[in-house]
Amino acid sequence: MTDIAAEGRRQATKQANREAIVAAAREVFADLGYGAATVRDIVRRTDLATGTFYNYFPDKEAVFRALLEKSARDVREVVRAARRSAPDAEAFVREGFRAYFEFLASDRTMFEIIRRNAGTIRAQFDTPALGAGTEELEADLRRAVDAGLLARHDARYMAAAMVGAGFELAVRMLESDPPDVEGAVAFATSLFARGLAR
Amino acid sequence: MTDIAAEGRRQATKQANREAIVAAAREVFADLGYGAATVRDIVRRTDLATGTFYNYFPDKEAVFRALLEKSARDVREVVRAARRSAPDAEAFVREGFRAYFEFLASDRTMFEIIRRNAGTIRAQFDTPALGAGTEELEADLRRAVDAGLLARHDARYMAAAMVGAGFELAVRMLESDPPDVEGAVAFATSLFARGLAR
DNA sequence: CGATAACCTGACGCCTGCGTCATGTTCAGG
DNA sequence: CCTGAACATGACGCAGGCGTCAGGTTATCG
Repeated sequence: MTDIAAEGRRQATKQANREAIVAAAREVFADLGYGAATVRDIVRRTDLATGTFYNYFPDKEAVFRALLEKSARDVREVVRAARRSAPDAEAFVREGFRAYFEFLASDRTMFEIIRRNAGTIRAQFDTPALGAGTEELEADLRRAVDAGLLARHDARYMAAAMVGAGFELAVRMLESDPPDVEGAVAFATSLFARGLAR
Repeated sequence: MTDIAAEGRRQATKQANREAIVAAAREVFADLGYGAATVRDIVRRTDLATGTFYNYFPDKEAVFRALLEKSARDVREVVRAARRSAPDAEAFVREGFRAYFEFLASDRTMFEIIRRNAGTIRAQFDTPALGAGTEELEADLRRAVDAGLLARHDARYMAAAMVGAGFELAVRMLESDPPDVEGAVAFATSLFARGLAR
């Protein structure tokens, strides 16, 4: 066989190794932060040899990128889907936040990576990972304003506030066990719909 | 003279050296991030020798701490002062944000340091620098709730949302030149007072 | 089963950072 | 002007990271 299902064992090992490296990298970036992490730190949490790492990725930046791109795609997708089916402005906010909060609650390590490395990601990885679709949010908000669902605020500021508040709320939310997703969603929705006023 | 004003030249050099080190460290932490920065990177932006660094600080962590503590004190002071003289809830929000935004606009390097290293600061420096008085804000909010000025929301979430949104708004604000302090203040005030609703 | 290519391994050479310390320089005080 | 203490200097030894590559191992295929 020279066909596609062949090379079974080989293929399987390759995938397992790649996954082991990525998994180890996730932990390392979450624990030490991207800047302080080394390829050796990653390899050490694996039972592979140093050289093997370089068969899969050229350097730590590449693993980090792979990690970010995967997760960025996931969040954007899930959040956009939630927003798309919202009938009104309040549902738009509520379901968007719910999807986002649930995503973060379901992958704590990724949450830690973002929390720990948000600054670095912004500074050297234009790949929208944290800002994951801040532009999409902005575009959606602009549309909502044009449709008369929201007041005429600067969409840039609206998106910034939602992203910033959302992440910081997630930090608090995840301090409780189990994570207080509903409480956080309710608060965010109320804040953006009506403010904090009495 | 063995008195205090004596030792003039010595004292002056010491202070100048210390300041040169701190200034270089600010740039380095802003440019490279704390994790990736090295003592050598700092020394290189100085015309001092390696050894001299160690006459002033035991390691990079110590300079970073010094930096953070100084700025943390400054922001907290200025923001609290602004809030303290607020007659009502809206002024509380408005003047607090104004003070915060003006502080960040006046020290771009510090802003970059925070932006770049927020995750690291949280992870290894309990010294409240970024979260600079999130607790103070929380306490102030709780008081406002008890006084009937704000709706009965979780003060923890309110503080988180203000800090998170505030920082992210500052990022956008500083993208315009000159920084759009008034626009950002107006937006933040409106958001927290009345929400985004039409 | 044997040949071959794919892949893993870890030691290697190079480089850079770390914190120290012997030596040289400079200023305060007499 | 001289002395001594305070301080600056940069070379040093050690540690560890980087990416590579010669050699060993293993799955695939004829």
